[in-house]
Amino acid sequence: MPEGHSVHRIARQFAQNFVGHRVVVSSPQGRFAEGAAVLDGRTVTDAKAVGKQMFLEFDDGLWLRVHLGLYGAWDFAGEIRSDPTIAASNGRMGQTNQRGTVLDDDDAPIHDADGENSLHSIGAPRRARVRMSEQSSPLAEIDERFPPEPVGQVRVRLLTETTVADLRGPTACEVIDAAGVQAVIDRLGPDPLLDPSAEAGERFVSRAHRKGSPIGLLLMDQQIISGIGNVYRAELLFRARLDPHRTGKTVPVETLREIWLDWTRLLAIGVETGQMMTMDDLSAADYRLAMANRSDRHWVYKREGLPCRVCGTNILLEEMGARKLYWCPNCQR
DNA sequence: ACGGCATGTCCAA
DNA sequence: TGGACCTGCCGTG
Repeated sequence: MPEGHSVHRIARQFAQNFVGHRVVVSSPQGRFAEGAAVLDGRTVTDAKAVGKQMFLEFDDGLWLRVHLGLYGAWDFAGEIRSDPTIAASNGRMGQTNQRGTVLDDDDAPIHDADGENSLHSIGAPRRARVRMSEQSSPLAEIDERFPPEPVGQVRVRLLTETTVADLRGPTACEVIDAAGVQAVIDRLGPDPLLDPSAEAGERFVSRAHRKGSPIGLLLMDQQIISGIGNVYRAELLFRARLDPHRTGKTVPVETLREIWLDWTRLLAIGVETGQMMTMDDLSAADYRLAMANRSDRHWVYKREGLPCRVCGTNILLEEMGARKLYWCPNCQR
């Protein structure tokens, strides 16, 4: 369920732990057997994210393009050097976790990040996979062998001497050349982390301002602006106090510029913390509370029927773009 | 055990 | 515009 921030974090993990390393590439599940054979034994030379797309470059200008879709996830294990620019994170990135040890996304309680069971301590031995279903001896639960057996439907496994990354459930996973990468990027709207310039912002503003469709749809349109998903859409609209039904044309360009700047801010927070914190103007105490508790992190997302945090009006839920849209009919108009 | 649901996207009608 | 698809979690029984 990754929006742009997760994908940038994943790209940084690859930059930190895979770029410059030769990799053994396999497809334990088999559905990427051909691609794996093409990439096997090559060295990873670059890793980058644009919106929700990630690109890994290998020798000879070959690129692996991955889009996680709704369910995709990367699992990292082994020795993992944390990116110095982001909060420590190993384990699963993308999907939420089921083991209580994952640091990336919203369902992960923040205290796990420094908890005794966390997987992230840099370079230290860490607990490998735990099979919850098997009643094996406590010893068997601590499996220090490397690499660990693939668990579940692993589409791609990338293995260095010390680190392994498993990909499951992606909506896209393919080998393309540099021109193919460029073609994908050309179709995407600006990503403020890739290009935070005013020019990039103006590209979003002019594209959106030309459209007769609702701003609630435009923010989800990856050709207009990239990286925003259903959570950030709802929250950005609330933060701008903007009615989701207003068409692009009728939204003042100053408001569109503010949305661009706000997305720049929220994306940076998301990449740093690994969580979709959209209430950033909080006291230190409230902020800590919000980080620890998912339900305290958002203004409107998943709060239908609850009183608006600002005006007390009931938050509404409706379908827009075949997705659930949450908004406050009083604040946003 | 089972069904609904999810932070996404594409395609056929 | 509705369904298909990718996978796993969480509530309900």
